[in-house]
Amino acid sequence: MARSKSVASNDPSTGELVYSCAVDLMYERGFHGTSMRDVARSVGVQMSTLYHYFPSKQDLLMSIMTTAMEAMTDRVTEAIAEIDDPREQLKTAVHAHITFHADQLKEAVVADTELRSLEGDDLKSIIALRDRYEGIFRAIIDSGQRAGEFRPSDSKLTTRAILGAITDVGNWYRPRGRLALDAISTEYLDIFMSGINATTSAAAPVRRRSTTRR
Amino acid sequence: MARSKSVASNDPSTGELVYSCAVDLMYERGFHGTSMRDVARSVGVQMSTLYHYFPSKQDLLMSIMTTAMEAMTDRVTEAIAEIDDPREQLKTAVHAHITFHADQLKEAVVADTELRSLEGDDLKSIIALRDRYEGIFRAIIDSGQRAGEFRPSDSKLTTRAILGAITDVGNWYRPRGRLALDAISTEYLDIFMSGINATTSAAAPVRRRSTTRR
DNA sequence: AAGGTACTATCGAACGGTCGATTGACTAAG
DNA sequence: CTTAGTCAATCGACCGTTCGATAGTACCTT
Repeated sequence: MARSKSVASNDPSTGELVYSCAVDLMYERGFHGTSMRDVARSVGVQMSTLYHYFPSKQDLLMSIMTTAMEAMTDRVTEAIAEIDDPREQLKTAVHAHITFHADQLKEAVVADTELRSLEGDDLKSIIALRDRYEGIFRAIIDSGQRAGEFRPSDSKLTTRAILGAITDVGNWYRPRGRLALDAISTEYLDIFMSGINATTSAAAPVRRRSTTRR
Repeated sequence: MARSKSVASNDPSTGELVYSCAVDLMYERGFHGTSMRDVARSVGVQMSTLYHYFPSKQDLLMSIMTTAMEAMTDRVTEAIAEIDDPREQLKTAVHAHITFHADQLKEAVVADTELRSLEGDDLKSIIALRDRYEGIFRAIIDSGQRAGEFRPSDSKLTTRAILGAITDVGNWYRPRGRLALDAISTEYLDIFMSGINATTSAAAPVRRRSTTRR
């Protein structure tokens, strides 16, 4: 009999299973609605095994939120790294945010919604990660306004409006849904860039739609 | 001594106190993070008194969410009742939604975030209220597109983008904050209507900012 | 090669505490 | 004499966490 430890296979370790089962449950029922017994049952181990990998339930949540926030930050940072034009940066960042919320849906939603379940230094730590993340978007808006590509506005408020809308995608997006991911981010970006107003006449402001439609 | 039942005063009844204390606590810690003992302690009564007014914790949450959803629906419905132009309707509806989230912040946030704490028929009932509410906004978008005032788009997605952004206001708005309520809804509406793009030349598309400052 | 030692991963049982909910009795008003 | 409102005490279930035991494995010493 071969060793049960995976040689070339991708069998997740028990620790990874604990993590992913916790993500599943907390996505569905929230942190306080999920008990350690639920997680243990879901993984198929005894409760005490969980504490071999995570010192406490709080720490399990911290691990999930930190991982998700850092992965999200990395994804967006790398996506815009080689881009100079603020309009293209915003387009790319919005797309990266939405696709992250699509293919890491549960982690992302837990990270977005469980801030209030944290206390003390853990809370401060995640707030710092969130502020850093929002800062990426705000910097894009600011540089776009300085360059004259975006109209002047309260950049903090504008950032929140955009982030509020695209984060909400995690509340309704389902993998097998009606809309393709690209269609979603394109539509959102059209709204942010040009609004929903019909052009008053032939004098169209920058309309991106015709070039992105299939 | 006059009757202790308020004659001309506004003393809230115990039942109303239970309701509002529960709203406060669930806003801060969420439904599963709030115990009936917490609520009782906050009101200043024994736990059994709560059950004189609400048959169960679930029912207490249902009462809060139903009341909030219906109040929000009424507020928006009445606000746009006398308006025909879709652009003005959307402007008014967005303003009503945001002001509701400002002055009924806690109820609104509980109603927005505790769907997953409901089960069975209660869940279905609140989902129906939510769908009806979204339907109001979607109808505005649809009629605006038919009238040619809004550009064609996936109206369901457009509705979600707008509602996602303005509902998020409940996540950061604080009564004594930096921004006045009108400034917030005006800025949001500018983004939805015209986007953040700078106008390519002097030919400004519909900018509402300067004219809406009555 | 044999035996010893330490470490990792898991189990089953238990701890004290809190949970949502109920009971029965007491009080004051109508 | 009934009814609405409140209390103190209690129910069984579940909570997060800990403990001690038991395998299996890896490495070290002889």
